[in-house]
Amino acid sequence: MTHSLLLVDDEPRIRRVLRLALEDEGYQIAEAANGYDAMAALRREPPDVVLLDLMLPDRDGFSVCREIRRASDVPVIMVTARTDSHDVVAGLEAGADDYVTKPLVAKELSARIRALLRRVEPANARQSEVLVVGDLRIDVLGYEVTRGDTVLSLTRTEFKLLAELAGAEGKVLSREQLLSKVWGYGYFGDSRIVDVHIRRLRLKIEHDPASPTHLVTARGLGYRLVS
Amino acid sequence: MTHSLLLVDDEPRIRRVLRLALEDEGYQIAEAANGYDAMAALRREPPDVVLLDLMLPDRDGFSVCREIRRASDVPVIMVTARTDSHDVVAGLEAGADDYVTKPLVAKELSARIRALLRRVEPANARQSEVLVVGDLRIDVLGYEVTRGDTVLSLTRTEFKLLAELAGAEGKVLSREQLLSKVWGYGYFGDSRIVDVHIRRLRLKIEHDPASPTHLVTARGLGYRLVS
DNA sequence: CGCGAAGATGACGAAGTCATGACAGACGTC
DNA sequence: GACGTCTGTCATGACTTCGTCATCTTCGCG
Repeated sequence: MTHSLLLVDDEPRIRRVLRLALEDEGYQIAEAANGYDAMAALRREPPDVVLLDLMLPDRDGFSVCREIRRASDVPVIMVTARTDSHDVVAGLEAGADDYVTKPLVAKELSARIRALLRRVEPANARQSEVLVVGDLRIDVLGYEVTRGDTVLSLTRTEFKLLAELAGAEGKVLSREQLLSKVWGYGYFGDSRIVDVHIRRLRLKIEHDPASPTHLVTARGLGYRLVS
Repeated sequence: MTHSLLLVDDEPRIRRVLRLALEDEGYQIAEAANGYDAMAALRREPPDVVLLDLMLPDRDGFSVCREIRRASDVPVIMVTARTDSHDVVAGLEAGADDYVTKPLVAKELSARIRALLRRVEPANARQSEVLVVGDLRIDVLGYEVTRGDTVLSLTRTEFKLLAELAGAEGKVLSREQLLSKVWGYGYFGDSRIVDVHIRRLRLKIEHDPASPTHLVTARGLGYRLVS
């Protein structure tokens, strides 16, 4: 399987070098020249790994990293010219997974990306299973939910919402968490949108949508899915 | 929570330096001087992270790493003097999660350990986050309190209050402590609000709310939760 | 016993929180 | 381009929860 990287660096020359080297290794590359574009690209098309330069024209790489972390678990590797140990610590504390310094060897960077993906992948692979909650079978890859042998036809949003809740195994997820997971963290609309889709979901999966037994409201907190 | 590290290096002096530095950071340290001992220690008492030197008296660090990987998913950080990029790649390909070179800065190593644990931990933490006090089961993530198989429906504030008291294991918590933990530091209202919520909580969790047996008043001090 | 201080209790209004149905625009399909 | 579906927004109303207050009870102590 081919992985996608998001390359964040303001130097077109560096981007080109890295792009060529990493494409050679079989990665798909997206680029961003500043922090703002990076966040936009991240929302539009979440990559498997982010390579983040520390010095960006519009803002600090640390703060970009923290902003990424606030909404997402995507692996981040800091790629920078600053070799100072304090910067390494600051970068890792900001939520980065690794910190490598330029000038860098493409093979090494690639090996570090692989090591990181090896560690992260299993967590994502868990999502490719079939989740079972109560009498619902949720086939994440097949985008299909069945009860007994009737197939429930959910829309894309409803399905993602259900899958996220099912993946959390009874944990309460806040509207904000659901927004960022289902809608992407670039979404700035009303968080009440979650309520509406919860309702639509209830109409399809609850026996009595008026008094839900599976898709339960945690007042003041969010929602959770229980058996 | 405190984490345990396994330090594998043949140089007693280096082990001592690392041990001191890492104990300072709050880690529990076990040591091994060669590959054989390392595997034995690993089986006997699996650590949270392995720090592995490349040059060991009995065998190559790469092969030790591969053997570790065959048996376990424990995070491995290669700590070595060999800075050559080929070694880095070889180390990571052998299954290591990170590769740092001596001489190293303790703070940086510690930050890398933390970054790695941050990535690995969630998978292990999937297990229960459940407090038990007497006959009450408090599911912290699910925001649910059960007695036997009846679910007690607590409000958000009641739940937080109960969770704080339960987390303190029978210790008395003052109104001020509870205010800051449950209501947040920004709250400047009357501390009597605690009384009121304690009462509401008692109505829900005590068998006889008029003479509480679990949620006990410590007159002049605060409240505590006992089994 | 009698006192004062601390806590318990019940009531209330205000604010917060959700469920629900309707609607219009976006989107995709044919 | 017409149709139906999906999506996000909104207004409404019911219901919860919260913080405050006034009053009553209990406790500890002289």
